[in-house]
Amino acid sequence: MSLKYAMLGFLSYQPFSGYELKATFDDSVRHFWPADQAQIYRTLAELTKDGWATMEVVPQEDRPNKKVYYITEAGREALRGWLAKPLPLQDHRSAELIQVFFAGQLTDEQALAMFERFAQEYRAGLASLYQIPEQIKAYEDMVGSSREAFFWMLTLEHGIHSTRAVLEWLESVIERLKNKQVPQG
Amino acid sequence: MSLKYAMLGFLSYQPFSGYELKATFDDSVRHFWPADQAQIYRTLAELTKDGWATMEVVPQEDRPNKKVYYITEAGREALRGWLAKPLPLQDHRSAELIQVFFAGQLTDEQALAMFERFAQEYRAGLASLYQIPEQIKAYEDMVGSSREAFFWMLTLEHGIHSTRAVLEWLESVIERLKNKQVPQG
DNA sequence: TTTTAATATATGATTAGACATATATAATAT
DNA sequence: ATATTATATATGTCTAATCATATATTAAAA
Repeated sequence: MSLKYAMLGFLSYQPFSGYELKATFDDSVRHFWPADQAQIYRTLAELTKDGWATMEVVPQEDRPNKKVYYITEAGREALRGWLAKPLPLQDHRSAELIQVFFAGQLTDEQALAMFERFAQEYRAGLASLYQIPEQIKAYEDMVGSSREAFFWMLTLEHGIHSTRAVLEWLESVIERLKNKQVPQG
Repeated sequence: MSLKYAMLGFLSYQPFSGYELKATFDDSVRHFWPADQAQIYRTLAELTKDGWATMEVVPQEDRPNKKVYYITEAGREALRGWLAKPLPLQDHRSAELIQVFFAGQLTDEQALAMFERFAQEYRAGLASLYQIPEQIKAYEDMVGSSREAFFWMLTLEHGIHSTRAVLEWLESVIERLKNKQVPQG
């Protein structure tokens, strides 16, 4: 239930409607925690039921009314507790690596195409990470905490470092394929 | 449904029972695709229903009988098709990075403890990756293909490279925390 | 003027995966 | 003798997440 705590995290900065939360996820943590719109609304209902948030309907003239959610003191405690607590060991799944694992069944040409596709995707991913600092600056002004912004930047650093590492690996694989250094039998 | 294709991949090497497949997953692709025992048995049933595998009961004297699954020609085609086909863009979730993103709410001491925990886990993960080449050698003898083994090794390289990159990042974060280089407000 | 886009919330259905548990056989260890 | 471990398969239940779709309002664009 990390989504619950991620949502509490944002609500600890300021109140949000579901629609605003979705947009906020999309331009901050999307690269390591994409959030589904339907799930956000359902989880807001859960947070309210848990007593971790309260809801207020805000009438708007120029737009449809919205439901704004406020974190409660119990919510803040739950968040702090979760942040300080060790996570159960997570495991990551990668369908790409399954394709790599069995790529011996492809021709060298097909394998090369596969790795070049991956490299292209990772380069695009890296490029999109480079856009994030601007968004962080905007949120920093909003939240007014350079400490918070520091840790946001760390998640970006993580993304850049690990993406670069994967890209270097991909490029070395591509090299080996091009140089016919891959066993045929 | 990557699990289905991963299972087809192993079945393309040789027939397996569900129990044997589970063991094989555990010492080959576990680090990027952990497989649940129950799911393996259910997916074997699906593969059979799809016409991608057939089943034969093998009586054993010294052990309980087993159901051995054989890939069909249709299964091989499905596997080759999937391997050559671009995957829909995958997204990775990381609860750890959610904790990092909101770690500004912790004290420096708590944050330091968190990052040192992560570093410990990644070091342990790296150590376990170093054990894999032996297993790969064993399977290489079984499958008798240095080409297959080459691609298995690539997934290991990937794990080592990206884990090292994350570890370097973690160590730089730990440094900054120890040197009081993290903004307080 | 009609359509499209943005804002806003909600529900129904499905799936992949996780977790618990049940059952059974045979070998081994205490 | 008894308990544990390894081998072997199976089912029930739950949850997180996905996908499709529905509804409604207002502004902007065609």
